[in-house]
Amino acid sequence: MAPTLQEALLAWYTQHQRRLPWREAADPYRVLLAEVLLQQTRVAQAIPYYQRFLERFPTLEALAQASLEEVLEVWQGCGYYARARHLHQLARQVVARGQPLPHTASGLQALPGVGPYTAAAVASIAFGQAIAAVDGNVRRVLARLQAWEHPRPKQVQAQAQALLDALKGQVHPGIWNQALMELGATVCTPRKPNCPGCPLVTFCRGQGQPERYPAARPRPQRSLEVVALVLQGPLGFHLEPRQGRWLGGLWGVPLEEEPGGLARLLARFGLQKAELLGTLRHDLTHRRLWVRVYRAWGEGRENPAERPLSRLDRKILALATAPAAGAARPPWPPS
DNA sequence: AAGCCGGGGGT
DNA sequence: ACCCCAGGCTT
Repeated sequence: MAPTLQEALLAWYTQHQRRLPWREAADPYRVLLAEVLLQQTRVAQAIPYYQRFLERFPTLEALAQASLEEVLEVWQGCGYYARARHLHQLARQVVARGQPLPHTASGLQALPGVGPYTAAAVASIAFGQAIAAVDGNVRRVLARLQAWEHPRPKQVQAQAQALLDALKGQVHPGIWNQALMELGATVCTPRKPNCPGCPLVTFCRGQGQPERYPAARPRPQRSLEVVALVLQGPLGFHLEPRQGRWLGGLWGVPLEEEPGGLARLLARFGLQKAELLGTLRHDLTHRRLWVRVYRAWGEGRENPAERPLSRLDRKILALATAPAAGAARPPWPPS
């Protein structure tokens, strides 16, 4: 008898699943950490952060006792720092309550930083709840299976849940969810998917032109000019904690938008002039930053190695630390 | 529903 | 240069 779609995928997953650190243990805290780290982040990038994070904060209790700055110290460079802030809040909430992590998706989703995907992933993988976890991979796999150019979120969620329900408890829901995601990550990739190597090829209505499903969404990218001031003294640099959503909680050098950015920075610190160290480009989500980096001598007592900094600030400080590093005249202007 | 949030790697 | 990644929060 021909295998069902579910049988075909599970057989494939048994053979081809990657060995990933968070698949070694069933500790709910570790599953949660992995899922948060994997939000908008590739597996390969998340792995070293996962290891370092667990070394430093082995349990939810250890995380709750840490300061936010300690948490960001480990998270720096990984991006989307709200994830770290929320995970820290989550740990403090749950520990303060004196309860273990909620065992259901709805309970989990009430926690900070846990949305529909993460809640379903943790509930299914760590607690065995039969709920479909729909991420970008699953969305793409199902869009191709059904030849949906514009899959609607409810449509995808319902389809994913139907596939899981058809298993009728014969398979651990977490295994099924991971199998679907694994297929999307390694075979049913966004571009140049490996259709001949796909266990679901006989079930797929989109294999003829897989890259048509789902249709890509146009993404505008805005260009922004800013000025950074590296204020350097004999004892160190002037760094300040950033507020708000943008790199919030991390430290950085004073930054101002053009036009008039340099004048505002000079006025703020009572300076007459500053030396142009160079320019650099930095890309954020949907934004391209063109940064003019100036240096002036004055008060500064911070050691950048002891503060959590974003990549942007590390690049800026590198211009002051490594003179003539070749980045003195990078591409400009914003075109 | 749309806008916002980092950084990186594959193509 | 472009795409998008085991998304979630705010408006």
